[in-house]
Amino acid sequence: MTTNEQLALLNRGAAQIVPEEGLKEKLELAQKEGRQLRVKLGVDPSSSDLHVGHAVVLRKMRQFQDLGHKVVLIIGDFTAMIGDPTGKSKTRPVLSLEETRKNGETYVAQATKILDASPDRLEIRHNSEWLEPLNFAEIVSLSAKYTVARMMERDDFTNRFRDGVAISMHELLYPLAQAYDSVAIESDIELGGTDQLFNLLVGRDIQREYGQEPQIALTTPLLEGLDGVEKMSKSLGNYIGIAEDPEPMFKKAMQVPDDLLYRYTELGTALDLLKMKDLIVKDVKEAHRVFARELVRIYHGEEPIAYAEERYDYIAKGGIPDDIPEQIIDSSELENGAIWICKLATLTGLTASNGEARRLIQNRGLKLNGEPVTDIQLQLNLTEPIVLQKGKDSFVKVSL
RNA sequence: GGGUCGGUGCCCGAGUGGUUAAAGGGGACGGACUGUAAAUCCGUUGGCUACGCCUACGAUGGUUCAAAUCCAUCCCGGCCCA
Repeated sequence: MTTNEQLALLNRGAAQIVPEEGLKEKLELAQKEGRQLRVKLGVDPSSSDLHVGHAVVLRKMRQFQDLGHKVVLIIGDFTAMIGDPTGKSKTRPVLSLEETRKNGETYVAQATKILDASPDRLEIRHNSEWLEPLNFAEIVSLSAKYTVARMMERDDFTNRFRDGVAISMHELLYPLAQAYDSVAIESDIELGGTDQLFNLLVGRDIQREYGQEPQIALTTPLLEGLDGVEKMSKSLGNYIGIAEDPEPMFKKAMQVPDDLLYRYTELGTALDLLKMKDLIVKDVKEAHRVFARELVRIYHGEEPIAYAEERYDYIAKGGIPDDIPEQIIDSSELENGAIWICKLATLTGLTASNGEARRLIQNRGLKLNGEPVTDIQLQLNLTEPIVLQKGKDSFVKVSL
């Protein structure tokens, strides 16, 4: 593959490449010297489950691997204790080194569904390795290489400062720590979401300060979540996890807002985009199915697709799924051989309180064996297993 | 260290002695509609088998018949001064 072809590939789905020309130079240099480029991705192990949004950048990393380069995955176990201030309107809670370690392991396990895990192509490092041993003098010297004014160029800091929201000193250290990672592993290219551009660029400056050739920054777009508004994130609950089972994955894929279907296809799959564009215009529902099948294929393979789709259709028609979580109720919960419906709903975790269950019934949102419950006082004896349902897709099977 | 302003429910934000479980918005959860999409409309949104009781407006104490609202101390944050 010529460097121009490589460039075209890498450019697809990339948001920004800074500096534009630099990537080509790096690629040519690597080819000429016959060496691998070191492609860095910093991972924030503040949560562990990966979703389709993370997959965007990971897929891009995979492309570099397929071109023969080496991906250096940095588990930010140390930086997670600082907490990336990017896009935050307030200071983040601090995590312990232990928590971040554990999350990091899960991360790697999931990331290698996308990345090539062979040792020649993947290097995994933890940044506590070099950040923890730094002493105060070294931190001072690192901090001296960047100015407050430049740090404050960031929108999030500017906004917080202007709005009078607290900015702790350690947060200013975050970009520096991340930049120092680039120095430590001598990265040629660093990838990240578009929100990471600032951090990636600080890396360039700091590498230069340490006498290294600055890395190229390549950003990928942030994928919006299922709500179509916020970026995909676990804490907002608007995500499709890459480790999710085929059925929920298929279902969520079908729930991607129409407006975002093209974008999900572009960033999350390798499907033909022209065909997809066409299909969206002609038959959006079918387009959703094509996307959903492909997503399941990517993470689970061919085999479970048909079943996932079948189940989806069955439940869409109001069917009760057969793999719903089952709960055993202790007979000590019964009074005079029966239990109050609201109490039962709360006991199973379907509702948070009896009051919520009560309201749910008033709004006709609670079903018993597929039929709406109308009597708030309903008592059940549970001699037979029953299925409780909240709304359209929360089910629980209950028995004694 | 001094001065000053502020901390309200999931979030934002009204409220400055009783009529406040706390306006309004957002979000969330139900329902109607539909394609388990979007938009729209309706309902709900502290707990308790409940026209009542309990818990709640940074924390703790206090004033009062009565406090989110007043006072004291403390904690946290902003701004100004040093």
